[in-house]
Amino acid sequence: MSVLPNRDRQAERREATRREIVDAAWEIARRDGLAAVTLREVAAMIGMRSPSLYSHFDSKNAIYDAMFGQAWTLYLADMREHHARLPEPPREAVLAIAEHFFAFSLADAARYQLLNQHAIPGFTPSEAAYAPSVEVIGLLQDTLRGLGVTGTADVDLFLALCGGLLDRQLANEPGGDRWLRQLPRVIDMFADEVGLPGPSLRSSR
Amino acid sequence: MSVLPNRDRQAERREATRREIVDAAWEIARRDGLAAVTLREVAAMIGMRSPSLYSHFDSKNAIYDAMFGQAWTLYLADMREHHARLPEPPREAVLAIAEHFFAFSLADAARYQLLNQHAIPGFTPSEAAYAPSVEVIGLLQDTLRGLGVTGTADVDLFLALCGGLLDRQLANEPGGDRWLRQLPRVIDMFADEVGLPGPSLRSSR
DNA sequence: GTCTATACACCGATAGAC
DNA sequence: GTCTATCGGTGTATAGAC
Repeated sequence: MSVLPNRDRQAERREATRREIVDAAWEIARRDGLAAVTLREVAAMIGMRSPSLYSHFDSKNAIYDAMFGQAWTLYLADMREHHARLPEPPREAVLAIAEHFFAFSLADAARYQLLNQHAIPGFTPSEAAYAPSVEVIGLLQDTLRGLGVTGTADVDLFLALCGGLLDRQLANEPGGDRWLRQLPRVIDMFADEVGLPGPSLRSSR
Repeated sequence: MSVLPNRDRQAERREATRREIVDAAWEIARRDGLAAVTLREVAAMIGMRSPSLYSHFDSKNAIYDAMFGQAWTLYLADMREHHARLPEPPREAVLAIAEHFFAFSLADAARYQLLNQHAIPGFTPSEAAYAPSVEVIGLLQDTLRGLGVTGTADVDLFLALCGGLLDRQLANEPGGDRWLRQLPRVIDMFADEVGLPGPSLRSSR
């Protein structure tokens, strides 16, 4: 017999079903693309009918919203862990941050589209789902400041440089490295621009 | 009485109808976004029923395809004209090329999404529609080479830098200049990287 | 609360009459 | 070439069984 009151058991079951739904949606998104997710297939995948999903989510966009928040929360956790073991030289550390972001992004193209591009026509993330992504930016800002990168414009620039390479790599040559391999060069340009000390990254790679 | 045979008059009328369709689609895309284009509204806008559109285009994606080709053809023409009057110093010339691309892109966000992002889930441009965009890249490559930028990787980098700023500007703050105003700085970084002579662009702006 | 059955409005696309 | 009618698909709403 459980020591938990019924309320908690029900809430637990409810949360488990919500995650089943979100997991099924991710599976379809990874297999056939983000736009291929349909409520009927999500429901069928977990042995339900599509209207039943409305007991757990207000709309299809609410499912995208949960996926958005979940993925940014995951990246936030990954990032915290990764920032604890950055290389010492600032220039190397900035490259490591960028490479970590690249690895996370390239691991799941559908996820990158949801998080970093506006790939779903009618979808705008809610305040709650947006929160962890704001936290990611804040943490990035703090870490970069600690490395000697001050100023919002510099952080904007860093993200624009990374995104510029990532977008083109994933759009034109997913799985390749034509844009990817320019990352050390770009980080070097950035480090020179903002005045980070240290030798060139490209020479050693 | 026309001197043209009937065949040509019919072809002319047919082409006019095709352009009416494409123009209507652009109007909807500019007003409500690229994804908001529906065959029923396009047809209604020119006094037709939606199935009639299939006499002129094989599918909805074929309309997007025509829009894609038309817009790249327009940019190619703009570009040719603009390249005839570039400033003398290579660094200034590269900035002028980027600024021209920015102006074209910012003038129509829906057009930018169609041309430079993969905003329509099931749509891939045909060989024919893709051709003018290939020509644009070729012309850009030739012009940059004439300015001292050699190597495919350098052209890739130039486009990634421009796209990185443009994507974020249009996605996060359309109409603003938070990312836009970093263009001279970025072009300076690029010019330094590829070894273009001349004084910094930022100091003069 | 959770799920099903049914239905609605809209979409892109097709068939066939004129 | 354009029409009407219709098809299979979608997201979504609601009534009601359990």
